[in-house]
Amino acid sequence: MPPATPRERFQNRSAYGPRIAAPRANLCPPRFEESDRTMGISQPARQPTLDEVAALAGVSRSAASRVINNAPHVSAAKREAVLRAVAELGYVPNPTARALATSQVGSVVFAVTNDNPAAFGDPFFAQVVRGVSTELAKTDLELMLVVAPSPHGRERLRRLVRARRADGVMLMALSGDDPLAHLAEETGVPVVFGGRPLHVEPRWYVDVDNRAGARLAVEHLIRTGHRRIATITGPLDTDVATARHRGFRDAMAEAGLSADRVAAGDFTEAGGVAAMTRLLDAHPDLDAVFATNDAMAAGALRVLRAHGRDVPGDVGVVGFDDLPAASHTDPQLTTVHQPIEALGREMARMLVALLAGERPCPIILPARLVLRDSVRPRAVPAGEAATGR
Amino acid sequence: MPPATPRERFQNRSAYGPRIAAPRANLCPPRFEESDRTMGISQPARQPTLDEVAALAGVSRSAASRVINNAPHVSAAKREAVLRAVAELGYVPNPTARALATSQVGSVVFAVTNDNPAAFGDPFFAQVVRGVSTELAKTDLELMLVVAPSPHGRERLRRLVRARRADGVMLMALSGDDPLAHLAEETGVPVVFGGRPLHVEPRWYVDVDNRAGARLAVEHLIRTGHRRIATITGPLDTDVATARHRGFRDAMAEAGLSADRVAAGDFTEAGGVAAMTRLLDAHPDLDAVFATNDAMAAGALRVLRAHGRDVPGDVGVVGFDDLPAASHTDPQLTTVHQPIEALGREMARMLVALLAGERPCPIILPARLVLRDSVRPRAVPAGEAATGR
DNA sequence: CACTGAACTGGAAGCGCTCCCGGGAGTCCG
DNA sequence: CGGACTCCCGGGAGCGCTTCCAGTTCAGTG
Repeated sequence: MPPATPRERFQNRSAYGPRIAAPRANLCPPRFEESDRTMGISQPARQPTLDEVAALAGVSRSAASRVINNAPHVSAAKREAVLRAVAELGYVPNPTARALATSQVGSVVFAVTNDNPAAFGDPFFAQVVRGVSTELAKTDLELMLVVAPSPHGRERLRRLVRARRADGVMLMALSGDDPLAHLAEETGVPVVFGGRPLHVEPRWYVDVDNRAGARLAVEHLIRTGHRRIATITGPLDTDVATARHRGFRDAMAEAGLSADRVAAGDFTEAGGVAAMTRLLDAHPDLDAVFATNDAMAAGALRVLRAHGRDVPGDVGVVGFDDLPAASHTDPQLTTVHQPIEALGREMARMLVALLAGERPCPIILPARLVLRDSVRPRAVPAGEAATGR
Repeated sequence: MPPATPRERFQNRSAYGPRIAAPRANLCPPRFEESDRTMGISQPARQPTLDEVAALAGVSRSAASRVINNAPHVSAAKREAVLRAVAELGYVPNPTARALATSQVGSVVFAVTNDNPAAFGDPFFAQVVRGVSTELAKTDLELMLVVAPSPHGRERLRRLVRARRADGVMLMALSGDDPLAHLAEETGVPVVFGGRPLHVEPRWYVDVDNRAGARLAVEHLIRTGHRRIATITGPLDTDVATARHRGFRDAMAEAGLSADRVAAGDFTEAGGVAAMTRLLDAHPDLDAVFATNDAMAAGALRVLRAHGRDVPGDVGVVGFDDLPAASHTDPQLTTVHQPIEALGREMARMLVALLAGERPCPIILPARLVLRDSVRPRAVPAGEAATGR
């Protein structure tokens, strides 16, 4: 039995056991016109090395390295020669070798530990990643996306960063008790959070001002003459949900209104349906609903219509997130816009800064209200100004 | 001016120019209770090396390496000793060093070159990636997701694989003239396609049997008594769209029906709306529509309702894809199910096989019809059997 | 014209791991 | 009891790059 080759790692993790000699059964007749060489198989073409570049340019390897890295102390003539050699040979530096020498691998990971079924198909994450990715495109950093919903996946992620396959990590807020929360301390690798875990303030994070955003939403409802305002919360063991709920209470308290028309949801549309149903049941007099995300708002809209309540005529509805879907509801949803892509951008920028040895401050991004059709000014009870606070 | 450090690569790509010394302005007062060491900054903790493991276990580095890699020719006693040392030191092999020695980096890339705005938030891709990712979890391969919609992004992808930052590539079908189509020949890295580019048969691909799937859909319409069947095609410069259109014509021809109620769409809902509008205009007598994807089917549904045509009473509608959204339409959409996750799984398996030196065959996955509510059997013209082909 | 310092230059030592290879120990058989 | 295997084992040569350091060159000065 031949010694285990690294190739073998692809087949079965423990190299020993009955091994089937490759190539084996699932073998396709090669097409006559093509060779393995041209098809990305067998010995991949050997790339030229820095030594060869140096030799061709007639300089030392050190000098060649310096020009490749744009370092000083190289005469114009040699730089020129090296550049020519590079072009001629089609030289591409080997990132692995470079990583070994510098102990920096040149890539960062963005991890989604969400266990919702949409996984990373979630339009929210998609937008965050887009932000991350455009920001990273300005650097030489490569992005690895890791989706690690299961405990097994998390373990995999932890191993990945422990093994230093990434120079830094971006993590979307996890529940406060998630073991991953201490990745930074544990591995000594910079970690930037998107959002904050509940009860834990990470050293570096980018978050949206959920509390102020929620307040904006509710103040708008109040300003437009709504008084019996209900809210559908998210799962209150998350920071997002509590912050938004706090914003709701802030605004209600300041206006001297009762903040006890509350139903708990779970940030899903189905949860919104259930919560709205309970609200209508318990508080049939409500004249507005602040759903703390768009999905639940959509659910609420459906329930309200089913119960014959006109939106915005009878009941005003405000959501939160401003996902693309929000403008496809009927009526189009007035909602709080989160700068999601900016969130991603800032996370990436922060991580890059960290990697460059800086100590950036946590960032809290503002949210803003987007007026659409699910709220309409209504008659204000006598004795109050229509636009007063 | 100090020499360019690799760290500098994170800041500005060409190391020279006015450089701001880091740390700089955006500097946060450190919290008193924490040290840099614990926060993943400054010198990351030096990991133990194989040499140290070997020394502690009292064996040679070679022996230690063998037990790490599960290779033979190690006595049980030494294996035991090494394992103990590994545990004690918390040793984790350095993937970079390993990669340099084996010239295999241990990761593969899945690239989305789509330029649609949903980017990779697209639920279709999300499912493919999930399949890829579960399959890859069985190996030691890491997954890099690259979203490269712009020419610039493509260039980046090409550089990435030229520099051998990945051992293999998975590419979703691109338009036939995409320069990326020749990545395999160009770089000598194995490439597996998902779907096929138009007019080009890649050496290795996984595809869904779109033609047969489309045929299934149309045969179902015929079997249920529909005769004046229209179709909304995708952009006919893609293989998917042409294959599905061919399936439509196959079925129609076999049944001796006219296949000229055709409108071109673009696989978006808006496109479906436009196409359906045109169809109703040109062929007001149609009694069924085969929309070649679900998004367009949803658009068609809306238009039909707006024109007072009852679905399925007046017009039967069949879609293609069976995305989650398909069961949220009203009425729920009868559609052709694509095994999307399996597509991802098979792509990953194929790539792994390639990497292990095998030569797998291209795979074509079957599609199947999912019966829901948008088609209902209707009266069959006199002289024809209701269930006849 | 000797002298100083700054700008270059190339040799060489790693980075941490894999794997070839030759040697030693143990086993089996004639 | 010696030869021929078979198994183990450790030394050492890389993988391709960065970077320290000592040495060289060459203006510019007094």
